[in-house]
Amino acid sequence: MTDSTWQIPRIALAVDLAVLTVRNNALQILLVERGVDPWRGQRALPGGFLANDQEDLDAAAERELAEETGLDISRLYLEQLRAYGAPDRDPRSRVVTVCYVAFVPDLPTPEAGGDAQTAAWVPVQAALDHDTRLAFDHKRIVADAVERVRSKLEYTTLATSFCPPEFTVTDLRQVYETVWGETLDQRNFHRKVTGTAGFLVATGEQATGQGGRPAALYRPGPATTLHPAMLRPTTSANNQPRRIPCAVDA
Amino acid sequence: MTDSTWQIPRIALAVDLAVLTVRNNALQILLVERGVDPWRGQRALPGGFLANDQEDLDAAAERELAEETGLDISRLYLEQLRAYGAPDRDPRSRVVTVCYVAFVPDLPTPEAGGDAQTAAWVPVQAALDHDTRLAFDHKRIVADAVERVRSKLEYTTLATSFCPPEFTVTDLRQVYETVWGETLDQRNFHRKVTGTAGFLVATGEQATGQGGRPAALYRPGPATTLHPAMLRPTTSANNQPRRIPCAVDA
DNA sequence: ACTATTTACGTCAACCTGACGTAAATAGTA
DNA sequence: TACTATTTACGTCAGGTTGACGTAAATAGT
Repeated sequence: MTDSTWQIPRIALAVDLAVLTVRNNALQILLVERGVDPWRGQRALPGGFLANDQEDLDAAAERELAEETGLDISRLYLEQLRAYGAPDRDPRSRVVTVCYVAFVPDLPTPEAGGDAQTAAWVPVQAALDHDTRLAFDHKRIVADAVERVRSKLEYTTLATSFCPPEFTVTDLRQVYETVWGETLDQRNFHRKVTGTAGFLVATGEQATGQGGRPAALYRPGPATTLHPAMLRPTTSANNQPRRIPCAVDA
Repeated sequence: MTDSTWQIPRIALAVDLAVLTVRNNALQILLVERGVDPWRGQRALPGGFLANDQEDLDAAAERELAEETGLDISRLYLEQLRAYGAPDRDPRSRVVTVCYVAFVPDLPTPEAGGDAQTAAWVPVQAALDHDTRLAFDHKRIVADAVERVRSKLEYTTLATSFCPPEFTVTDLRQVYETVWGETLDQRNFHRKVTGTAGFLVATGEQATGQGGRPAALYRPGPATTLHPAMLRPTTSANNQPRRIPCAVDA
């Protein structure tokens, strides 16, 4: 296969971000409006090419996050989602993108980025709507990111990443309900999260109530994984009867 | 940040494979011996650069798998693991690699690849041993792949990917025991897998016994996910008390 | 036949979950 | 002050799942 004239192909590498938050009772994702072709004027995930050929991927993700969103880097969770490399995903030239997912609390309107385009929170339901168009293959990436966060809430404590530093059990439950799009029984949820060692640490303080019994305030505990997991109620999305002999995930 | 002279950096993109199987009562991974510098003579994951600047990532993974291992492409599971892009992971130049994990049954010795180096199955325990040296950051990739397969067995039916087309409950249990490195109670395992709808489909045939009651033969069923999951017994690896404020997974 | 071995199925207590009842503690209002 | 609506915290109970372990069924070897 390698004849003497073959050279290693060099391609453009981008880093894109799926920044998720819970705002106004909805799971929202940060999208920017593209100022240049292709897809000028269309919404896209924040991101960009490596700054130079020595930049680390994780560092590039953090840089883009700071540049394009101006979000506080300290109060967030960031992990790699996966790489997307279909040959025709960018009409200009071959671009492979390494995507990251970030979970951020509902901060006081980060909105406009320090870079170029205007950033805006968009409910994922709207972003994934059949009529909505996103640049490149970003719609599929959004779908993957949403599925990632939904399953992460099942077996990790990362729901606290969407909460303020101190929060009530009801705050946490609303994060779960919003991300999953399901209503949960308050009593069973309370029993589960307060009964899981290391999930929550009571501050001793109480939330200033809006009427009703005051709620205890908690901070995130040391646990990162849930045992046993907290499973979504109607797991209709799972148990898919599809079978993939040779998978190369679709 | 983007001055007028800035150009999109173009980097070399590799695709590496973590091909896992269960052989001789051990989880083994396919490694090749490098014939060229850097790391000449050291063991490494099979893989290589994109064939051209238009090759799809998944297609490249399948091509490398066929080229370097000669494995039957049909009876396997292949999914992307993640991208690795530390700036110094290749001393020659910047190389970002997109890694894939493959689960293959214990085939009759695929061994030598059609390409260059000699391929060999290596128990992951040996590959991850402190004294073992692997090329590049491949040791870390192997560790990630092993953790991926271990957790995949918990909530999917992919253990059947390691089995021959028809297998017994004991075959399947030995896959779990080997991958997890734990012994499981035969009776509880039998109850669990036969009681999970869609996991196994009885062929009606019986295994030709080596003494002892003959075992029923099964084929993989239509289910892909397990509900509820089959959790590892000693979940010591989980519940790690480590806490990552800003994670960018380590 | 008899034994060792392996598979298949059963029992039981402990635990977890889902469904739902209820008391405790507040804000608002008469 | 008393009453009500609201919200949080805690309890009950049946059903399902798991872990530990007992036992019968079906084979190969002696």
